[in-house]
Amino acid sequence: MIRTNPELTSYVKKLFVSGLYEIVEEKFPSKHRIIEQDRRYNKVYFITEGITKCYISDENGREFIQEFLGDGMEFGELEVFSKKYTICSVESITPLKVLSISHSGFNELLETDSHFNRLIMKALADKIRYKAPRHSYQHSYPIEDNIIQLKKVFPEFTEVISKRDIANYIGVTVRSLNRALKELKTKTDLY
Amino acid sequence: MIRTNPELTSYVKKLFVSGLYEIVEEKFPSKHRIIEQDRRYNKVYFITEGITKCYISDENGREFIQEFLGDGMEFGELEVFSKKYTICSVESITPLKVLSISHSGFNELLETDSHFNRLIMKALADKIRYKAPRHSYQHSYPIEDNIIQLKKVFPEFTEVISKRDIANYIGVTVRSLNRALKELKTKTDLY
DNA sequence: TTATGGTGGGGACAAATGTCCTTTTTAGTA
DNA sequence: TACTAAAAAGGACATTTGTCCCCACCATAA
Repeated sequence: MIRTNPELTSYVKKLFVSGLYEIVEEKFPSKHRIIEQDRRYNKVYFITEGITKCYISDENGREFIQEFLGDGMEFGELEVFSKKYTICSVESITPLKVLSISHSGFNELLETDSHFNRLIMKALADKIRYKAPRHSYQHSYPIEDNIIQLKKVFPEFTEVISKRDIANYIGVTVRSLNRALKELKTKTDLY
Repeated sequence: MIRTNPELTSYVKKLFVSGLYEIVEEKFPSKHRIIEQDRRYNKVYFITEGITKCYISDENGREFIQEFLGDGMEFGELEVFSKKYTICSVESITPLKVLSISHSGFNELLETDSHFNRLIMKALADKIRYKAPRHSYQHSYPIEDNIIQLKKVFPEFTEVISKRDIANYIGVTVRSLNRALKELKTKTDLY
């Protein structure tokens, strides 16, 4: 549920401490919107500590959470390749530490550092791999099954992430989420 | 709705005719399953003619269509980066022509041809960009709105693609799709 | 202390969608 | 031509989910 990329985080940290590139460390408090949908930015971020939510919001104010990003996950990179507006907002859920690098610095690394190039390529591929089954599962199964799935991969999710965010992640209303949670509890209480 | 990538198709064709790489042209009839979910393959494919559907199927036989792939779209590439099983099946909807290349050949190109590298990177980024709003839209809006959206980008979709595939693409049953289509017609007939 | 706003929880009803089944249409083939 | 299988369309009913409320709890600011 909260995605991570240990290999990437350790490599980018190494690049950072080498001092050879213009990589900057930044900190944000929780609930801070680091990038906002439909804008342009000139930086790519790598999370080194904390959790963010990456979400799309529509004209009616509804949010749909794409992913929860944890250690080693990057954001802002898609806009390097297709020079368009951002499609997601990214907001910190906990206090956050990131390493950031400009588009030009990012491009330079991609061209000169083949290991870095490979790691980014793999990170992109993993984002695709991960999204596909998740959305298909959410479409095909009732809310309850989705919660069971979540509990499997991340048992303490209710403590870290608000109900609203969980609902927006599964793609249902908070009401429906509560209903499903209650159902689940009465079912498990039987045993 | 049917994704394409003209830049990539023209570049891969150029590589093919140059004869410098082990790129092979293959043809398939319609309804042929070119790759199957949960298997291993050793090739990357680029579509040069025709349309395929890329879908996930679950244990109950339900299909969820991820994308319709047209000219220039690649598949089988994700497994180069994370050496795991395929997550999708890909099946031709029309007669199909592809150019295929082995994983090792693909890797070699990525390392030696920086233009190719960039095109693949962008193709991956675009797949992510494209998926995000689509799934969020489908979750948040009723079927009818989804159909209206489809008509906008691809007015003749009902002629090319079967009802079942369209339903599996939107993530609803055929019954619901028909209901929505009928509603839409009676509404537009009023004017 | 008293407001106040955010979050969690849930009742009652409405709307959307799924399930199951039947009929019609179409395309292909013996 | 007639037969068959698959696709398209839709009726009737069940289930799921959403919408619109209200209430309780808790932190915090006035």
